Amino acid sequence: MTGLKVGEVAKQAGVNLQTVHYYERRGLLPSPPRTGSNYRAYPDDAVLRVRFIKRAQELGFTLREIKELLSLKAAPRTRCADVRERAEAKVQDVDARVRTLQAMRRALTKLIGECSGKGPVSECPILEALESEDGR
Amino acid sequence: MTGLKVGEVAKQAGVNLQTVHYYERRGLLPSPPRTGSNYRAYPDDAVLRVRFIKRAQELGFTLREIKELLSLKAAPRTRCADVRERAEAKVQDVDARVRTLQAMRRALTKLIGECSGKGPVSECPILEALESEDGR
DNA sequence: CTTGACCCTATACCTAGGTATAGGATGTAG
DNA sequence: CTACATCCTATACCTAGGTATAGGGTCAAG
Repeated sequence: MTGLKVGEVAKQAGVNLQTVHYYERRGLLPSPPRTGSNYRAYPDDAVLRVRFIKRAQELGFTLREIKELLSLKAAPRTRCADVRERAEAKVQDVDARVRTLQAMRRALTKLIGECSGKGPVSECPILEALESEDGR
Repeated sequence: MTGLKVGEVAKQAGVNLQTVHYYERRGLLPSPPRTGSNYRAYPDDAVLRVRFIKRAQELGFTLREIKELLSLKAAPRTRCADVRERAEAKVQDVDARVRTLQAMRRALTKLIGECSGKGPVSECPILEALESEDGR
């Protein structure tokens, strides 16, 4: 029985051991064959698969979305454009999150600009705005 | 026994009833006095307090941070500058999150640019990059 | 005096992505 | 043969911010 043990996969992919099991439970990593003593015997490319997952996460994909990407990858009928579509949707997604954060930033800096920093908190324009201002 | 009932506070503040209780458990809302039948009797400004929490959340503050803001608000020794400091820290925080998202965006658009959209998924440069590329 | 709308507490559940622990089996080095 | 490292499963726990449910008590209208 050759194949990597779970600890080896985890170490080589740079993740926690339980994370490997977790990905298996979530269906992102196929259940590998077992040795006679019920140890998981992973093929070498399991390490690549875990790294794929981690890199896709760095690009903002959720595990659910990564699972879909992996399905696309495995399906012979998938066109490259199908994958590109997911990436484009994720860009839109990221843009929306950036816009939300920038709206927060604008509101914060506006409040900061109204605050001289002098005086007691009872006259703080930031807190006053939070108390009374219209949220939108 | 005058005072608002929890449902009235929730409705006027535009939140779920359980959320009001949750804020009380989390220490963001002081426990109000009770009526003879053990109903919470909130002062009118409880509504303002819940709205304060919701607005601060819209600015990116966590409940933990909002609790601190409320403590600052209540402490007579607090200077307005103390509050401004929190707001400035939050701007830094938001900026860091934006930078993370923009790095994702750059990486995504780079991959999209490498993909012609033609051909089968087996030759997809996006998936290839996720499989083999160095995460940073 | 019953019905429905509220209130109470305690507990469980949800998303998202893990991490930790308990209790047991197996494999390996000395 | 004994340690010790690893493996197995199952379950609980974590952050963050809630939401839902169960099993009661209370209050006002008709």
